[in-house]
Amino acid sequence: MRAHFEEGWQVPRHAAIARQIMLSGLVGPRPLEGWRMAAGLAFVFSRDGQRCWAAGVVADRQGNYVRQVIDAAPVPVSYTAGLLAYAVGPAVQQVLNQIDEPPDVLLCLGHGLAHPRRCGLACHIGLIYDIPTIGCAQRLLIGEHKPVGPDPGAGEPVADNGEVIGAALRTQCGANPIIVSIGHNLDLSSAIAVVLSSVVESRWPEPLRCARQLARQARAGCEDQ
DNA sequence: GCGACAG
DNA sequence: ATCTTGTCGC
Repeated sequence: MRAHFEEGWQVPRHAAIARQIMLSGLVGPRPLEGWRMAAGLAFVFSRDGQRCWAAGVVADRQGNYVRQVIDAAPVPVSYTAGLLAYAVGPAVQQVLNQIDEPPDVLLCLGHGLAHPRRCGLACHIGLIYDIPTIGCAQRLLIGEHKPVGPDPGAGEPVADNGEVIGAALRTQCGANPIIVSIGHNLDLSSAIAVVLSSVVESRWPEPLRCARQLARQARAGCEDQ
């Protein structure tokens, strides 16, 4: 599967878009059987957007962290909506390459299938490493959904032109829903189950919240951003 | 005026 | 940390 990424992340916009369209056909939804280790992957940008800090954490089902990796890399292609993967790709890969034992499922910041070309960051990562991935985003990039009920666990499908591409999921009382979509190698109901079982007291699944915090700390430790 | 299109 | 309002840009 890595064959499709040999050109790396620094490719022209049209090439990245073409690659996303091709990759979207490779995304495999399927039930996730039992899982033990869940990981979170998050990142932050420098103020000028030219550098990216990424962090990955692996946790067992009880929430004990067994691995933490933080790294930084230049941004090869400045972020634009729809091409997040190409901005964070190098930093993210540096992090994931240091995690020897792949987790059973990876929660990624950003979208998976809920993407204009059905190929968000979580899909890229799932395909590269051939692991189940879930996209968790703060807000919609494409599609729409009905209002979500107030209780934690309530959700509504996110649809684009009648196609269900994800779910808006209430994870906490009083917090806006997060947008969950599959990345690769699992189905939407499995993804929702993993997210809900990983939420403790934040709007975000715990590994994701932890990873984002680490990435922000790493950025804060650098004098010039 | 109207929308802000993932981070 | 999140939400909401305001502001900026198109």
